[in-house]
Amino acid sequence: MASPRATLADVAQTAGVDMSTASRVLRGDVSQRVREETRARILKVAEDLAYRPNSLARGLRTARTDTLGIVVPQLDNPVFAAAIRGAEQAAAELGYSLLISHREPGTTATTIAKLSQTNRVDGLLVASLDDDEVLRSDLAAAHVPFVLMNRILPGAPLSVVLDSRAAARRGVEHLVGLGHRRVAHLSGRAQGFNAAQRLEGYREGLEAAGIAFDPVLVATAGYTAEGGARAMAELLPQRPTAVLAATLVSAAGAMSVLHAAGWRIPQDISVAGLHDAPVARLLYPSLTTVMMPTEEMGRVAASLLVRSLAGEHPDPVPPLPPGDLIPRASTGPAPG
Amino acid sequence: MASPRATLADVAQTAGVDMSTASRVLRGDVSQRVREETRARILKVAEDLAYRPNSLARGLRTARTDTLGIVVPQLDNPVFAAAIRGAEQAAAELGYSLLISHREPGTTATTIAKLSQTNRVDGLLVASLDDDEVLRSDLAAAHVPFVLMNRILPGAPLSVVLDSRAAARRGVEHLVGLGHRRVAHLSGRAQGFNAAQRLEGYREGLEAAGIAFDPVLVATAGYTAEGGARAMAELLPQRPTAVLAATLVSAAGAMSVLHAAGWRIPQDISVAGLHDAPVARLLYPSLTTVMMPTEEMGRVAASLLVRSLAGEHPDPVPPLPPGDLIPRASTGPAPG
DNA sequence: TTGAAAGCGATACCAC
DNA sequence: GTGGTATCGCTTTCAA
Repeated sequence: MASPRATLADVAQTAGVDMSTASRVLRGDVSQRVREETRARILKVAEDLAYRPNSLARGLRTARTDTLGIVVPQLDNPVFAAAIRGAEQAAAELGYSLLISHREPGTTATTIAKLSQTNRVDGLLVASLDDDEVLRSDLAAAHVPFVLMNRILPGAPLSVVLDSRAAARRGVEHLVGLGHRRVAHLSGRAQGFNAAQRLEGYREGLEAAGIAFDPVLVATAGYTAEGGARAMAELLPQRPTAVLAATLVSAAGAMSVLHAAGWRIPQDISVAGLHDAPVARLLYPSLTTVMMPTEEMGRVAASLLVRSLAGEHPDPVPPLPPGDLIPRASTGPAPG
Repeated sequence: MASPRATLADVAQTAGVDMSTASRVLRGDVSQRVREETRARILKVAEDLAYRPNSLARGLRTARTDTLGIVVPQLDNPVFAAAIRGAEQAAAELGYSLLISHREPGTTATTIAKLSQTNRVDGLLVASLDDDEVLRSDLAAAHVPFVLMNRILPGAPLSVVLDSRAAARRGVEHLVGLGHRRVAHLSGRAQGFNAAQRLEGYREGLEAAGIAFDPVLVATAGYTAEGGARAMAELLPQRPTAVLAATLVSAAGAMSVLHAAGWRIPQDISVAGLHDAPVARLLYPSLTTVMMPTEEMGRVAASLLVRSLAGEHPDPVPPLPPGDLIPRASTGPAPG
């Protein structure tokens, strides 16, 4: 079945050299000189035998795997999918592979443990929606360096976050610029780091426009369509003319309620969401969004991790600023 | 930094036994008897030292990793995300871990090669949108057993597919049952296996209802919103009263064109799509879909792979039958 | 019931 | 420049 894979010993023997020489050549070791002719012969033989180093043996010997693990709570979430793409790209450029691990809620500790305690990865990129305490204890068991993505954790030195505050503010500015004064906000998880940031950005945006913050225009939607719908329904009596949702999904939930209630978008109410993803254009009407550098987040996190694996102690990176606001059909001038 | 991980030798020494004995106990080897007291002592020490076997060393010795690789073209695609969940679950139950790998178009061969040729995985689950020839040559380089998901490849014995034909037929039956006679179809890739199946199911559904198949009511949409929009625009002059899209995304694209053209859904035209995913409920109006057992596909593929790793030669599995049709707001009685 | 020892396939240090 | 060889941590005969 599986053709007997050629080993380094095979290559060495066929080329008539010692294993150590073959190893030097194939590894591209430049610190030691090898005669050109010998090198060529070894490379040729390796090629002929389709030699591939056994990464287990190499890892056992070198105590490194040149592999980073990335742990995300969900795969079919554009934010994490983008972060993975970015991380993969940066890792590849830095000579690392990326091992993706998808961690069902509850499998929490297990995944981190499996990856880090069994010598499969040199370090971890971690995205998590868990509470601080849970996450902290999970990470305590990680015996490799790690970088958090999309959140902070007091005490954890390395993390890469998006500037949600600035993004929310940008969204509000857009709405205010269209003449809206009664701007509602569908916020994220009550406790979440990003939710708090977005709420703050929302307030800032209002205040910069001289509009007083009014708590009755804020409702907690979480990160589901149902939550968005519930929160929007709750806010209808307040007669907002615009609403900024913390996510695309809660925006979609909100829009379904608005449709059902007979509110026209954007004639009666404008809707904007944070983060951009293909689904924004699938919604009806297509959703105005603020782009977030999620892929960049993955890239930065990966390079931070690689640097710390190299023994550096990188400075904390500031929150990544949001991208452009993409105006689509869901926002328009304030009515009246 | 990383606390010096305890090795088997440490455990053995601390427990005052030989490595081989410790190995037998910790591996749960039942073929050899170990005195109860000794076993307890070893387990206690291992616990105290937080011993974790080094999977590299073990894999090097046993020539197995108890890990399956899964290769998908995209992560933020509900179909593949679900397949991954299913595969992960089945793998776990069978004592295997799952390594997810996301393969950008172009990185094709590389990913399969990396995973399979470097002894990281015992076998591969492969989903691919590549052409037969490309995929075939990529797989030829895989030195491990593999199972294809969501497509067939002539010559590749093990693959798990969904019964797209039956699903399309079910969708058409729903529309016909609502009185529609001019039912259009937005098909997938011109060449694809699934696209052909769905087209066939569409024809079958029509013919079973005594409606003649009319090629002018079929347009190729591919798997993007733009494709769906283009195809729908093309079909508008044919005045269909219902349309079955091959995917959720093409359905969404179609709906945007219908909205723009002023066609009311479902009053003027009904829209249904194949596959079910949360996004179906985010669309406006919410989309009627036929559920597909994508998670089950992952489960079946994983267990098939494990069986073939065990030396079995599992029979080919028939296409997995579709789930229920979920009626939502996008379909209704035929107009007139 | 337990111990001793030979590798798995690579790397890296030290000779020559 | 090239070759020898100990070693990474574990599993697995074979003895005792």
